[in-house]
Amino acid sequence: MGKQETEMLKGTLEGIVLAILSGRPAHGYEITAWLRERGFSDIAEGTVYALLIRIEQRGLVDVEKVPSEKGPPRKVYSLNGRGHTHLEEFWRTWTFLVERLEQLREGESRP
Amino acid sequence: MGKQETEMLKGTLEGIVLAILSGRPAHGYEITAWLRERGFSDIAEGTVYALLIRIEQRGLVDVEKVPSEKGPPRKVYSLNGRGHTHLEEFWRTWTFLVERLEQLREGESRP
DNA sequence: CCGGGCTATTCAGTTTCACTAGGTACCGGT
DNA sequence: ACCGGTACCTAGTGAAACTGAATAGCCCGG
Repeated sequence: MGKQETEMLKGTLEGIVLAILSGRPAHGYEITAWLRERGFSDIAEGTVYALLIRIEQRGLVDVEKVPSEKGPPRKVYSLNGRGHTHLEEFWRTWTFLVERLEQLREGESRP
Repeated sequence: MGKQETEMLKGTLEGIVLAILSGRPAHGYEITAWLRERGFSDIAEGTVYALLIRIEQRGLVDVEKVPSEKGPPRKVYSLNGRGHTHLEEFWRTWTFLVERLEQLREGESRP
């Protein structure tokens, strides 16, 4: 992945994962696979797990350990109330950024 | 500023500054003021100067020292060829991100 | 005439986040 | 018995932005 994209993901990846979890609960491996399918082709697995631990510690998600039929037990994450609030805040910030950038892209360079 | 915005700016702020400079040359203080006017209300001055030094070292901008009528001499930055290429690359990466996020925002909660 | 206020730049130290590059563990099929 | 797929975790690295200063030139008011 380009270094540029890597840097641009900072702060955004968290929002992306929260958005995924707002749709339905999911476990780490599943989220990683989902991201890969949608074009975030080489986000490292370690990155996703680290992020999940972070948002768990901040109390944005609830966790349930579910035995898996293949492999070790899954940690299934689901967005809780605080998480939803945080996600809304994320979208507001994101929208703000997109609007500013859109303005810049179009008309700028006023004297 | 929200911590969220701070993190989201990583990688983006550089593109923003390059986009500003693609319109016209500018010096650090001017860029900071411009950002503040446009709603990036409390980006630290130090951040902008550090960024300018970074893109100068990467050879994305040319620098000219211009005596100021008030205060110390200004370092006026202008985008060069490499800078323009880098900016185009930035817009491509940005567009990719925006499209992915837009999909996420709409198509929530697919089974 | 000198101190405060504006212009303008620089720097040291900290934090956050994603990446690299592994390792652990459990299961089924060959 | 081993390999490949599922599933999770960790230690160390690097990039970028922040905090909170310091430095420095110029002009104006008291």
